[in-house]
Amino acid sequence: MPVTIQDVAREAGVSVSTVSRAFTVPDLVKEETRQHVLQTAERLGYRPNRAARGLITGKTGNFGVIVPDLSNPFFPTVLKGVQARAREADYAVFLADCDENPAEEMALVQAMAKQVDGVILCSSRMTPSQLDRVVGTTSLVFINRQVRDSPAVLMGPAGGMRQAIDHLAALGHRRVAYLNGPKTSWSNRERRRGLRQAARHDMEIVELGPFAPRFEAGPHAADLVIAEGVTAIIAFNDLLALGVMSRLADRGVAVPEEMSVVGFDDIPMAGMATPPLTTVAMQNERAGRAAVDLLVNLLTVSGADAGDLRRDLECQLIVRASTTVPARS
Amino acid sequence: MPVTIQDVAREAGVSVSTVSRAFTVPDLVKEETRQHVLQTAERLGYRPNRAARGLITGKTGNFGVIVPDLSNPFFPTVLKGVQARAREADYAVFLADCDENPAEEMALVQAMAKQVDGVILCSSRMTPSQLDRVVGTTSLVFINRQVRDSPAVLMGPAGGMRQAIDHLAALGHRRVAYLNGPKTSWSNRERRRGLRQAARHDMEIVELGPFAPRFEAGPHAADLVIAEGVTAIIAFNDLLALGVMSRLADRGVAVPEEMSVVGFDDIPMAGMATPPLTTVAMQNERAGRAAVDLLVNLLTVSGADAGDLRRDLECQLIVRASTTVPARS
DNA sequence: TGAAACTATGCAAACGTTTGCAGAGCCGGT
DNA sequence: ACCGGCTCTGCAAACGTTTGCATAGTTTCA
Repeated sequence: MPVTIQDVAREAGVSVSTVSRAFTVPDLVKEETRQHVLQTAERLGYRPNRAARGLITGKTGNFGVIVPDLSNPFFPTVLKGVQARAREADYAVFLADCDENPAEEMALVQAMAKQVDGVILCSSRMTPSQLDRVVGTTSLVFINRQVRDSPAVLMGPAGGMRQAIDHLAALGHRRVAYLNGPKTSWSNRERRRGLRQAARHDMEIVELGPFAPRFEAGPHAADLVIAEGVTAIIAFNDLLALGVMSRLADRGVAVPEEMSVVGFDDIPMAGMATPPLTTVAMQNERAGRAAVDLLVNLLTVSGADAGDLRRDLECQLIVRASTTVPARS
Repeated sequence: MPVTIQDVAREAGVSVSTVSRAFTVPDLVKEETRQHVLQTAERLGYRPNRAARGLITGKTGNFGVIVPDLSNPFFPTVLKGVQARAREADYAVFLADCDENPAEEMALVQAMAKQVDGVILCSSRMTPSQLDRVVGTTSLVFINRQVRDSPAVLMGPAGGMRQAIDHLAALGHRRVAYLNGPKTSWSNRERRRGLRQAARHDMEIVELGPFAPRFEAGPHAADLVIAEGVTAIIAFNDLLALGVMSRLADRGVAVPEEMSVVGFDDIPMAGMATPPLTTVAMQNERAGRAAVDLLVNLLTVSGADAGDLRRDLECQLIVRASTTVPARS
């Protein structure tokens, strides 16, 4: 039923080699025959079998993406970038969601390894020892995780954190809470690092947490924050920030009048919240695309091209309505 | 470098056939040798090459999922279900996002066809004629779209719509607006159908739209609604509902006191909005799983098992804080 | 004791490609 | 007239599996 290269060859009156070459190395076959072959192929609806091709070339034309949790709105956006760029580069993408489970993530990489030319690990939750076991099984590119000299695209939050701090300082805040994310998270470590770098003598930072990076953790965080007597909050991510705002509303603390709130990620709902959330936007989609670029680069240039193994993407503070000058005490 | 079945055979001192059988038809090989083979395979880190296997069996062990837009939070949740169930059934999933573009969607199906055993089309945007061209190229399962007698899992909104109407009626609303989604959308047609079925003599329905199923379309819709003088709104989906609420807030119309709002989908941010949105919850994740079940069923049982080609999932009204009794006029 | 029936294994062909090698035809230079 | 080189094409081997057929060994039963 499926039409193979043989069918095309027979129909076109040439050998299979010629058909194959007409597709893969066009300049090796006479223009005239080539056109003929292409037309017959088109007419028969021929599509090369990538599996068979992969068998001999050793390349599959696929790669994998593993994300910790599809229901975290951060990931679909980077996935979208990965997906788009992959299609442009004529790759197909395998998707897997490891449910925030490092062991599962490792298993997935191993399962994928044979079917793909490389894997993009998005905010990988694996431990270093788990990573050691998978590095080398296939080409890996990381997003938002730095592991030795593996290629990675990083959305370093330091710049965004500085902008957030400066923004709050300019508004007049002098005592600000930072709500930590998961303590094993690379992102949280980087955000804290950014926080320390941005430290100012005229502002006191109160660290709270760690909290799960989810809406549900917000209320607990909010209660702790209120007790601290700060005038502004920087949350590890938007989900947490939104959870906090929800609880603040319940407790009658007006945002932004009595409490300014800043998030991280600029997930779609950040702009839809009431009040719309001031947040640090990551270039997720571009990160996805960049990861693909890194990967294809890694696969095509053979040698140790120590060049651009790493891509750093700036982030950007987006000021919306959840921040303003602190209330007079 | 990669370890093949040959390596295992040599190392274990048996033929490749035996190794192959030890994995695929365990009862054809003596338990003792089988254990031996399995251990050597494990020791060498052997993983069967699915492409090679697929070449001969005609099955790839993969399937594809195509969604219209990953940044619509509705889809990642069903994707999550697909993904999880697929892994349980030992399938790998290809993901593609067609950017709401029907032509692109068709091209994607065709491109995938050779690499997968079947494709799940989520809220397909294809025209009937486009569908005709792809039906038959590979096994298809639809989610939220009914096309002839193709297998499909449908989240029929009729029940949810009735619940929504009854809920609003019970609160005392007598004039309610329905905000249409895209008019080519199966979901919108079904929701309207549910609306008519749920019609009551004591309630007047005002239809508006169509609107894009996005937050950005909300403000426009909200302005129209206000002019209509209704006391409650049922929106095509949550995104639209949230956009409406945002605008209502801007225009000083209090939700729910002056205007009740009901959405559809129960996307994550519905529960996080202020006020939390009353909405009709779909069983997205279950829908994803069901689609996979349908597909594997379709692939394993050969004959025309006219049995369960269709799966209907009930939906459920979730009452939150965006609906209440109408203000006294 | 011998045939029949199993059981466990190996051999080799097949799946749909790509690609090294070789041959055929042609052109230009001597 | 011959040779070297170039251009185009075909043959056949390979990729890593699965599987029909054959074979050798073992058991069962009359």
